[in-house]
Amino acid sequence: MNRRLTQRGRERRRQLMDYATERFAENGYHPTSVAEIVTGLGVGKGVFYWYFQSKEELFLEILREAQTDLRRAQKQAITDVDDPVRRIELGIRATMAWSAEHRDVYTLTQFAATESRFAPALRKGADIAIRDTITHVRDGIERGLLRDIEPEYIAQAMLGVTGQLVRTFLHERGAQPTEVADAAVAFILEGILVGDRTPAV
Amino acid sequence: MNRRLTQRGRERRRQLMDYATERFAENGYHPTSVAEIVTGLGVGKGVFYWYFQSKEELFLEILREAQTDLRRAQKQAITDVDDPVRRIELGIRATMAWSAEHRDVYTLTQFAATESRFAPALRKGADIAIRDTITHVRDGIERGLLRDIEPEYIAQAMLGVTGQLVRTFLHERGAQPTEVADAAVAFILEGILVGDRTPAV
DNA sequence: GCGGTTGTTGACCGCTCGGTCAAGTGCCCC
DNA sequence: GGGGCACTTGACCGAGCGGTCAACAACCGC
Repeated sequence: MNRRLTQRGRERRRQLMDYATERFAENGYHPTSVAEIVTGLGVGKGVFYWYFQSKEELFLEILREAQTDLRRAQKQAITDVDDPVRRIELGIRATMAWSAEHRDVYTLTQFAATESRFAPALRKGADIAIRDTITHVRDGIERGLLRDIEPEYIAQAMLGVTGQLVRTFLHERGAQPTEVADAAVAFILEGILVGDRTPAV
Repeated sequence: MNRRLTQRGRERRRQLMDYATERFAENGYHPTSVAEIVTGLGVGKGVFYWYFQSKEELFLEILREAQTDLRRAQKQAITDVDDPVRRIELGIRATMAWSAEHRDVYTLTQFAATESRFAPALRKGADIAIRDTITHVRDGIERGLLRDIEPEYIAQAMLGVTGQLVRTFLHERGAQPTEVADAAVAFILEGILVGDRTPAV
């Protein structure tokens, strides 16, 4: 669907994506009908199909946009930082901040992961994020900053912690992103066992 | 739906739940029709509605059963163990083992979390699991075994790690539960930073 | 102010969905 | 062996779905 859009057209398209995101997140993808979206916006059904080939395509478009945007935020957060541990930390903080701002979209990615029709679209983005993280972890291990554990385990575990804390504390309870990020970083870096560390070097 | 069931009836009900679980996990809850379930089993549609009031009730029943079963497994794993750290570890291992055996059901709980109609049903079970874990964590802190961090952060973070590793390594790649559990436990207890610990006491 | 493109309308279509039910079958207990 | 309950059948229903389209409105560049 590559239509030439005027300013007005681009605005309408945005409006459709934003409202659909909200409805999908609130009510679920399948239970939300195209009719519900267009009547909620007070427009005819044809408008929807002027901008999107299908309901499914709209959903994929929302996913795509979300992934690019998050990745952009993460990249921006770690430019000019050399220390891999610090890069990991900043990546987590950026993710937290972004997730706090895009609650609905985040919910949709969770749903997408559970439906085989949408999962592949997510995978590509997630794989990239994981690969990035693995690079930092590997770097950290080589520099003797991180324990020598299979980097992918670490990367996935960090993703899991971040995601869970986002869901529970940011979205369900509306906690402060910085606060939650502090907790995530502390947990990830230090674990839960007591005992002072004797830093290497 | 509390019907008096004969042996035959109980078997049929099981069959319906098992097959539905498989289809829901494979194809998604909404895209799987009741017609698909009954024809897949080679029975008439009335059979379905003899055992379940609705498609939704069947789904909730699957969820309910899963939660009770997982909780049973967890409880059984930690009986007669006093050390809270060890209890946490065994709980994680039990979850891993259970999740490896119930791949499909696990997928469904993930979906249920994304739909507001089903989320409440999950919450009850999840809250109990969290509360249990918090108890162990608090115990561990009091005994000076664990760092003094807000217990709920810790509990949720552990849940996140476990869930993510289950999804990626157990379900997507078919890794060994014990191996994945080892990684999870190591990560959770020690974090990722290098440096020997000076154990308390 | 005209021509063409972009944007919009909403009745309509075919289809599938979840769910019902009157009729029948098999099985168990007395 | 028969009465009654557990179980099964599948045609059928109304509703709502995603998607189409002919007709029309608004806007823009010339």
